[in-house]
Amino acid sequence: MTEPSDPPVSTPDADLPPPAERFTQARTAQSLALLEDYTEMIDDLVAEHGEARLTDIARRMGVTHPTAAKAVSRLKREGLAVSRPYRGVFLTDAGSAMAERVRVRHRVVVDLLLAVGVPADAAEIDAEGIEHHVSDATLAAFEAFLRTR
Amino acid sequence: MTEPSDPPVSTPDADLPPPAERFTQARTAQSLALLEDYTEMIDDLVAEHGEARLTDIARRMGVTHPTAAKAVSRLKREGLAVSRPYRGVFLTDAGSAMAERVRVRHRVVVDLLLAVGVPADAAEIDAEGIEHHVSDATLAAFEAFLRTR
DNA sequence: CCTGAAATGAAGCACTGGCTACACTTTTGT
DNA sequence: ACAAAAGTGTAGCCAGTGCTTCATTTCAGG
Repeated sequence: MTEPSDPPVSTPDADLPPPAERFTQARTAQSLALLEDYTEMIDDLVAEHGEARLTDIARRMGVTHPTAAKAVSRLKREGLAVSRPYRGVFLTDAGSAMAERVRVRHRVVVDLLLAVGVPADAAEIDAEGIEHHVSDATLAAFEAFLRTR
Repeated sequence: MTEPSDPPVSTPDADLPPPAERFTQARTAQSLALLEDYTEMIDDLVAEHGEARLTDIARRMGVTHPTAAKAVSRLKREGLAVSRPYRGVFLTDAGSAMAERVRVRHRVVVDLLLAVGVPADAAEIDAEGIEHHVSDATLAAFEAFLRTR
């Protein structure tokens, strides 16, 4: 190859504080997002049809049924759901609690977006991605803001 | 491979267009998040030190250097960055443009969070995860809100 | 100049979350 | 009642993103 035409003028700079924590935290939040989405989805389906069937879950999540099955396996492993072979999926108490929290948070996020003037369709779509990164402190602030206006 | 004998071009989700689309969209956004973070990080480092060195990138992102190297590979594959062996990493025009967009969006998101009363530390942390899911429409609404308050 | 430390590269492992393909069970319709 | 359709389970593949370990290159100090 050619010559390093651009000699490193890098300032040695030893003490770079790692803002890394933020990224790490965002990554961790992401790993929870899937579980949250599935619990909410299952909760919805049970409310609508009395049970959550794998194909329904898959269709609503926009994935194939084996993918949904894998996710359900993980939910069961984490103690959030139960199911028997060839039977529907149901949430445990822990799963229901998570679903409820997710539902509340989702609504607050959507309302907040609407309150600051985001169009309804964009609010719905964006909220789906945003909600998983909203901490308790931020959620509380959102609720306070919505109350005082 | 499969054969043309089964061309089910028939819209798979004929009558039930479930909310799947927003999940799909959220997943897509997520796949871009890492690229966006790295381009912004590299842009920062180049601005500060004249070049972005792999170890610096890794430290700031909170990952090990091989992980950062893989990410840089992907950036290069996507035409966002360039680098030569044992040399620093630099952004292409496309990469710089992405970094700039990301930077602006990040600041707007943080400002919006602060404006609705989110504590500064939570705003910084949550923005890191949220920003990747803020669409253009939502970003525009945020800017408008910040202007008119 | 020359050697050793630091930086980079390369290879291999693990886990997640997609997918297809195929096997099996349950449900359904005649 | 039984065959077809639908639903579910299982296996295996791929890509992404993290890790450790080890080889190689660069750079800096003696």
